[in-house]
Amino acid sequence: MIEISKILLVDDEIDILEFLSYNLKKEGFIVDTCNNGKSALKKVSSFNPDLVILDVMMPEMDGIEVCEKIREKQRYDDILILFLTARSEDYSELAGFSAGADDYITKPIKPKLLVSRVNAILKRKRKKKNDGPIEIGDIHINKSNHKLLYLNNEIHLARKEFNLLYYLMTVPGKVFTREEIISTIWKDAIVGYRTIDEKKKKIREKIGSNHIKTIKGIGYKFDI
Amino acid sequence: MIEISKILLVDDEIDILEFLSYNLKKEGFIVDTCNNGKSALKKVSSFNPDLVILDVMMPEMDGIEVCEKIREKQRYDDILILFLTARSEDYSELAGFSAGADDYITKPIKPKLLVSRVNAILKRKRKKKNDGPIEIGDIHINKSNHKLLYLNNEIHLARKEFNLLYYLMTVPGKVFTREEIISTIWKDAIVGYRTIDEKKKKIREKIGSNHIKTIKGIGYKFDI
DNA sequence: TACTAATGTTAAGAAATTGTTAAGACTTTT
DNA sequence: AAAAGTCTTAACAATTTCTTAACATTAGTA
Repeated sequence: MIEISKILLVDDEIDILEFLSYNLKKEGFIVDTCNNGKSALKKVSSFNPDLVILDVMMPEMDGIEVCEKIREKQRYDDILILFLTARSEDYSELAGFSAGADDYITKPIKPKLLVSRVNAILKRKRKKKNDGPIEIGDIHINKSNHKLLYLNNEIHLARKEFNLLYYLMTVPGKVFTREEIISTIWKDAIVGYRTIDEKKKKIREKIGSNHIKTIKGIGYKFDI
Repeated sequence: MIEISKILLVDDEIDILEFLSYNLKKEGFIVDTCNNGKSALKKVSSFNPDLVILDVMMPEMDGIEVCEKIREKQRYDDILILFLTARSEDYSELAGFSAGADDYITKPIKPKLLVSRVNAILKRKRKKKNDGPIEIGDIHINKSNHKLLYLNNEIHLARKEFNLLYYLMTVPGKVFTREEIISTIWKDAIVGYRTIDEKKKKIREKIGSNHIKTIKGIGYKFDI
């Protein structure tokens, strides 16, 4: 299966847009462009890019701000963001990373370098995504397309439910303590233990209550 | 016995070092810092930390490289390494894990989260030291999936029962005094000695009364 | 045998843990 | 902007587990 990545270019200078666009399209990427922050945010939701290349310096809303706004939305968590900055030493780099950037390229931009960086970053994404599909008994779960098949029916799980079930299924039979679960599924937030219980209940509603077992005083485990 | 963990912080930005150091010391950790990779390697051998917190982005020798160098030495195998990265999606995470990292935290760093992650990771380390499944005669006991097999049947034990049996089985034949048992299984509570007897009874009900033997006046032991 | 200290057994109540539900905040879609 | 979906938690219910007191039994021993 071939995957073609979509790239959204954002820069206020038309010349640069065209230059980059040309070079990336030549490599087989699907490219869309826009020249300011506001329309970038719209295009992120309509075009649904894999990678957004953002110029840091733009009038009105600068790249950092656009980046932050994208990162605010959980559903864009797996969009990659690459900054174009004037110089590696300057402030942009730091600010960019703390705003959630994945990489940055300094101007002046060399086409070859750009393409290789873009390829590299997209490759990493695919690699990371490939937490392989797991099939156990009636249950087929696939992280790369976020699909769960139960008795050959496709079942919808919300994000946290999905992650929880997937996590438990990575080591069937192993009892995961609540702490383990929290620190894996809720990495970036601090939530109470009971949140797990509620998610688990939702999952049980959908795939029956036999598969996720409670080990009282310890945690939960997945069993066939 | 109290264990105080030693943490080595490595970051090129003094501000961050101080910020993290302050927050970790407040939690009772022993903290040492340095601001580049080379001195980090020296401090690892002199300070002998339990955990090294490494910034990925550093001039000269970056965090990944430091990590790799630490992992090269076998004698540092049980040092934990935690990375500070700009973003969970970015390259650092992958490279970090393949270099032998144990965990990573994304910037910007929230003190509470940092502390809870550090505690979690150190706890895991301590726990890891002594687990492993035990098989003696008819009895297979496995802490990681909290399963007891007796004559190939799965038997349910409540938490204290399970812990008690597991504890006795760690050294078959050894007579454990009531005091030893209490101070191991009932670490965090004060209970009377007779509580042990009741638990032991429950276990005997489940796996027969031949395996746990009473040594009058002294304690209990596990025998085949 | 009778006594004594230690252990066995039981059951009740306390404590802890998990199940369940629903409300409200937040996110995403329409 | 409204609607639909998701996440988190508080509150209460249900269940399991824990602990102990009380009484029974046993092993050791005088």
